[in-house]
Amino acid sequence: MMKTSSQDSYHSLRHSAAHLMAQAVGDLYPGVQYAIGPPIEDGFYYDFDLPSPLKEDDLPRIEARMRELAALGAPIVRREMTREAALEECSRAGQSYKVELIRDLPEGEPITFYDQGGWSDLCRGPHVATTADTGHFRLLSVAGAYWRGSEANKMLTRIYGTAWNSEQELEDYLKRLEEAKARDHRKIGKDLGLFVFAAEQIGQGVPLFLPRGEMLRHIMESYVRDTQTRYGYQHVWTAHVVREDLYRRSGHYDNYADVMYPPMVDEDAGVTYRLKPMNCPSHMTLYNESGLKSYRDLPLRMAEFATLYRYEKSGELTGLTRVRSLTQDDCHIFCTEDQVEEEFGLALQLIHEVLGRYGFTDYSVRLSLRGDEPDGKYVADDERWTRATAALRRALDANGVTYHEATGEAAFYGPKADFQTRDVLGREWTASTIQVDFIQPSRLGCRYIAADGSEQTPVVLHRAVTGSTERFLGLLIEQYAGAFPLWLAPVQVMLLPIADAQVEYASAVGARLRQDGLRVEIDSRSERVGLKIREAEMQKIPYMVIMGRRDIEAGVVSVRRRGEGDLGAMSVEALIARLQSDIESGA
RNA sequence: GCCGACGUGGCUCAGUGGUAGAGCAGCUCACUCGUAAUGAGCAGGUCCGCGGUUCGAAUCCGCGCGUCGGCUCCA
Repeated sequence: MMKTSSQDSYHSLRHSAAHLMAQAVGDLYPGVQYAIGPPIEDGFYYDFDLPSPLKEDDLPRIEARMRELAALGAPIVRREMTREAALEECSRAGQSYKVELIRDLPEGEPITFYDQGGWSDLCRGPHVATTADTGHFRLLSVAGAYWRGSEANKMLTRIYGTAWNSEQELEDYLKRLEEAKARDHRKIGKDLGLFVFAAEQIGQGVPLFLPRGEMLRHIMESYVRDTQTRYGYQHVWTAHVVREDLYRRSGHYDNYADVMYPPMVDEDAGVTYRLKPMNCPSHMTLYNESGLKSYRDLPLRMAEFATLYRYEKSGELTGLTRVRSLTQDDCHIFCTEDQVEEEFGLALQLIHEVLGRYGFTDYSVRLSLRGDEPDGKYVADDERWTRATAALRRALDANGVTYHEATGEAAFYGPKADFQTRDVLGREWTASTIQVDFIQPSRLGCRYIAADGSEQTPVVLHRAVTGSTERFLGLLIEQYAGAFPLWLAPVQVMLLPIADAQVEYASAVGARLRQDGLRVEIDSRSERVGLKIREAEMQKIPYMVIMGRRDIEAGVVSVRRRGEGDLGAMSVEALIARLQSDIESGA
């Protein structure tokens, strides 16, 4: 969830709605401890430490109490206090989370409370004038949330709600949520027969792709592959199992072990293997084992469409956007330190080209930096981290990229520039990424001979264009609501003979279209054409080609475009020209 | 993994203690049809699994598995 900015016109409204909810919860659950309750995009939440568990069934009761409190119209009054008095007040009330918050407020910052009808809360504000001004709200869900977002802390009870200026706005929002569900790639994937999950037979988070889903993967991967080849990339292939010792040397074992599938032990040979969670060590091994490199070999761009296996925690899995088997369009660019900027620029250009082709414009760039998390999350090597971070910043600035920074989001081996986009439910995901790594190449002994004859360690840029085929496909399905442009559509044309007598003619037309590489199917069932059209429309097939007795006599076909309707009759050659023009333009 | 919700035929869902239902899909038959559902008939379910309460459980309780919404984590 994204926080709203304070300029947001709904900020006070939603913040006050959160307070109103907290007051209601306090009335209904004596002994509750309050944590935090901010406004968020489209709504608000509040975290509570409750003496007894709360269920979703309790929400109507809380909402009813909120309405009673709102009806009282108590004024919401700001009250400034000294640190000591504030601590005293919260301690006396047994509000230990508030005490902790006050202790952490910077010296000199005013400490304010907001009072409403005998209830009060530590808060920076601002708020609406009275509890009657909290708008039109609805409580939505109960969730667990760790105090201060840390797994090490106690899990609190979070209640999410939404609040708007009018009943109409509220209804529109709830309707938007419903519509988003209809675009959900998990639903569309099922309806269009793209992929299935068989958690109990295959495993959680491991999708299986049906012919139409596989065709989409194939088209996506071919497209990126061809583009990469044009950009001077070379493609390699490395296997799915790797000796565990390689991951000890690369740093994965110490910094990434909890995301790796458990080890596979070959007792006889005394060797332990792991499923590959990342390609970097394999690619660096390939770099090392394919002959001593000269500075003249750099930059060396080693790309692979590789399926990786990551044992993500069960609760983190969602559809195709977060899976345990993912196919990265990965590349490792081995280069010298002063090639970083230019290589970064080239990767950026490639990413822009590809995202543009997919009509993907709604993304932001996040500079993901190391945080001050305790040991285990990042390889400890301050000097190399500093150099990598400086190099990445320079590259971003030199290429004129607008970005925002986020600490604690780096990879364990280096900082990243992540291209963030959102799914239909507003969740943020990383698609493209460019990462700067000064650490792994050194740990795995990668080297090249420089112009002066000295031995040097290359820098490695890790980058992915679409990120992973699975996640990107999930995002694409939602972006297009399953109605893919012609070049991507797994079935481009559905041929619809009106009666059995036209099946043969349809087969001939199909053969002609396939000659030009078009993906065609024939619906030769003895059904009415209305039914066939309906089903092809629901399957989001871009073109339907209808053939009846009159078409055969005239030597033409009748063409219908998905979502547009009848385009009239034309020759097969004219149809092909039209299809090719659509494919060309990306329509 | 944690908090909450949910789990009924291929799909969408109804059924809250008394012998399992609907629509769609499937199968059979008839119709050979001109731009978003032709009609009739038939068949199909260990009600997620295991245990418990009860004369009796899809329904109540416990445990497990899975899905969904969050948290944490992430391509």
